[in-house]
Amino acid sequence: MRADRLVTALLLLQARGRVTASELAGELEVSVATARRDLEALSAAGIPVYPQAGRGGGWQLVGGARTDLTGLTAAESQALFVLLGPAGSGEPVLSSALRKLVRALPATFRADAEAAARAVVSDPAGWGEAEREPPGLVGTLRDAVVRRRKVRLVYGGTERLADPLGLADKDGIWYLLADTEAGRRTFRVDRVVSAEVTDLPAERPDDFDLPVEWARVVAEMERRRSPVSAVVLIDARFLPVLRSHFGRHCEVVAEEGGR
DNA sequence: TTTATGCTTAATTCCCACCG
DNA sequence: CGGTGGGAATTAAGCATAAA
Repeated sequence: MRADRLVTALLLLQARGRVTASELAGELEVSVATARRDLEALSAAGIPVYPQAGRGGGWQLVGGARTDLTGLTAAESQALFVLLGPAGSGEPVLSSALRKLVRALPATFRADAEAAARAVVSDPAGWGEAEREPPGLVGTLRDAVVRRRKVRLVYGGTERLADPLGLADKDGIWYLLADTEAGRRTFRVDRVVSAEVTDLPAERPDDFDLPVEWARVVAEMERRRSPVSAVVLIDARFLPVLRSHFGRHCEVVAEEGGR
C-alpha cells in the first residue's frame, strides 16, 4: 500500500503546495504518524518537501503549488520512481499506483500528458550511422518539451533561446526540433554543447504535429544531402559498405556477373 | 528479526484575549 | 498601544504492537 500513498501524497502536495500530516492522514485513511513518515520518506528520497512545526505549519513543497502532473520536475519524478522501485519491474503495487495516478489526471491535464507522449518520434529508418546511447542531454530536452519551457542552447559556438517542439530518434541519433529567433531549426543533440531549461514558457503552434513536421525535416535533409545521384558498378562484396554509408539511398538495380 | 504502523508525550510555533 | 500568557495546532521522538 505504501507506493500508492507516496504517489497520492506527492500529488496532494503538488496540488496544494502545503499539507499537514493530519490532512494527509485523512486523505490516506491512515494515522497521522504514518502519514508523517510517508512525508519524511519523500523528503529523504530527495523530493524537496520540508516540515514546519506549529500552528499554520505543515509540510511544504518547495517551489510552491503546482496543479498538474507535467509540472513534476525531472528530479522529482526520478526520485519518486527510485522510491517506488525499479522502473519497469512490473511490480503490481507500482503499476496500480501509476494507473491510479493517470486516472486521477483531470481531462485538461490528460491532454497535456498525451502531448508529452507525442514529444518524441522514433524513426528507425536511419542514415546508416550506428550510434546507440542517447546523448545525456536528451532527458533534459525532453523535460523542456514536456513542460513547455524555453531552452538556452549552445550549439556550434552560438547561443540561442529556443522554443523546443519535439525530439526525434533517428536510429540512435537524436534531433531536437525547435523554433528560434532565426526560424525553425533542427539540432543534432550530440552536437549541442549545453542546454539549460529556463522558467520561461515556450511557444508551440497549436497545429504542430511532430510526426508530420519530422517527415518534412527528413525530406528537406535528404534533399540537401543528395544533390547528386550516380550509378556505379561494384563487386557485390562491397554492397554492405555502401548500404551502411548511404542507407536507403543506396538502391541495388541489378546484379550481373557478381557485380 | 525486521518493517510498518499506531499511541502517547514533549517541544515548537502561532493566534488571540487580556491587562496595564 | 504594546507586552504577556494561555491555548490550539502542529511536528518530533520514543515506545509498543502486529505482521511478514
